[in-house]
Amino acid sequence: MSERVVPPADRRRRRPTKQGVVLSEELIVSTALRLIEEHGADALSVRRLGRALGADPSSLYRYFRHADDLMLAIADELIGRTLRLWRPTGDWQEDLRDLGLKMHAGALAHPRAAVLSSCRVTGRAHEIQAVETILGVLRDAGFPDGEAVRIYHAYVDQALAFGALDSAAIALPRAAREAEASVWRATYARLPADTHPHIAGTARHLVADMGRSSYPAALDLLLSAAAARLQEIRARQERPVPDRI
Amino acid sequence: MSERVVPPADRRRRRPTKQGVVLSEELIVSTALRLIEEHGADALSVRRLGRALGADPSSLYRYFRHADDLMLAIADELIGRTLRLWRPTGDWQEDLRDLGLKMHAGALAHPRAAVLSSCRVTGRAHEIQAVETILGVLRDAGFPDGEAVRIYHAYVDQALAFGALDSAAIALPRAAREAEASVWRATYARLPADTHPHIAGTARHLVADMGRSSYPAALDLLLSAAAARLQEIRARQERPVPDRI
DNA sequence: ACCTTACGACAACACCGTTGACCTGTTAAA
DNA sequence: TTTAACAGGTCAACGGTGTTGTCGTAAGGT
Repeated sequence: MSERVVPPADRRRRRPTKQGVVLSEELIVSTALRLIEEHGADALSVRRLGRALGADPSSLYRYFRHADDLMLAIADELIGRTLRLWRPTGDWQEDLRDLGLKMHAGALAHPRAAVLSSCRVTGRAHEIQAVETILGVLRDAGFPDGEAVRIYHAYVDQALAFGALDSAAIALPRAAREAEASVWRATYARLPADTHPHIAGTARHLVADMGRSSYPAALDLLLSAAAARLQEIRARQERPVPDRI
Repeated sequence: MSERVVPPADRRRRRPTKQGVVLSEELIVSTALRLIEEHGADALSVRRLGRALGADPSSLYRYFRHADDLMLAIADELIGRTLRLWRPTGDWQEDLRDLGLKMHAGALAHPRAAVLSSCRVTGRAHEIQAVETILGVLRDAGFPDGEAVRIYHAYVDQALAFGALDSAAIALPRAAREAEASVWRATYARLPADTHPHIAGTARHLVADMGRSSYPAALDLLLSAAAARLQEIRARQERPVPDRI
């Protein structure tokens, strides 16, 4: 097969497709995103994408080695869009809070894409930039390297994981989503106190809370734990090894 | 087609399959679980399952309306198994840590089921039992109702979200998974210090840390933040009434 | 002994990702 | 200006997937 995908430098990209479209990596990615937004994540297939582009499905293999490559390109595009919106202030906790909420919001804005890109490491430009930025915020705040990486990892994965989780909930068929919401009212809130005392005792809070995303709460918990850890570290640096034989 | 799936009450389940197996909902679910465990997540397809059972694939549609239904049945079975493994000790933080890790491990053992079930509220017996149990742990620890629900929600969603995230990573085709691992070594660890100082400065930690799941770390952060919150609450309760043991 | 019907088997459908072969127009070099 | 190389399009085919309409048959209930 020699090599199907030609490195971008050697591209000449001349002949338009049979329906007159001139393909390019960018056009393919953006069309894929549009397709996902309009018809859901499972509407994205090589064949459908080809049809949407007015090209033969096999043409896409001139640009991506396989469908997975395409997914990574889509994921990276989303990271870039989110990062471009973010404006850091210098307060590490506030900045990470803001970025986390923006990533989460970005995922919710593209529910279908978020679900399939959440678990991938792309190693592409935008992702690298994001890693560098977040690590910088943590190290500048004073976290030692090992701790910074540990917290970075938990922070990013939590944002991705909740993004995917809440996206999946949003992407459910409308009927299913309403059914879920009513389960808390109709089933949980009506359990008798003698068999389920804790549910019955907190029913009011459950109905109010379970309809919303818990990401903001989880994010705050994570950041406050990190802040506590940072204070510990600073204290130890100032008063090195108090009493230890 | 009238209705393909017959309600369990009306089942007669007599004729064995051509290869002599007598099908049942339980047999199908357990065989599916075995198949996942033995040959990986992508080994589970209706056709393969049929082959493993010695039955025609279409026969399975007498028991489940579609493949999703089967996944949910598997997921429900998993909730039950996880709860049955858990042995609370009375130390709320340790108990929630243990349960969280067990839920996460359960999800990883059955990636496809975890992905599908993570965002759904079933309102079924096992789920209700889990809600009641976790809320009980938090209230007994001393969290007021509103706080208990807030933390319960973040805790459960975190377990589900990370379970789904890490499951999705595991469910990737083998080649893609290995590619991901090597990205940290081959791409990130080789970025020059002048353009990416923070990545270069922590490369050693990144390579070591990013290959693992960050759920244990994220769980610990959440629980320690909750513990800090609880101390605050207790302190506030004790101050208005100074002498109180 | 007879209906009824649960349920297994079969064949077919529409889709999927992917590949090898072929062809064609552009482009860089001679 | 001619020409050879080749990027990049199309086509056909392979083996996989979930799902359904149809039919036959054996096991119940009466």
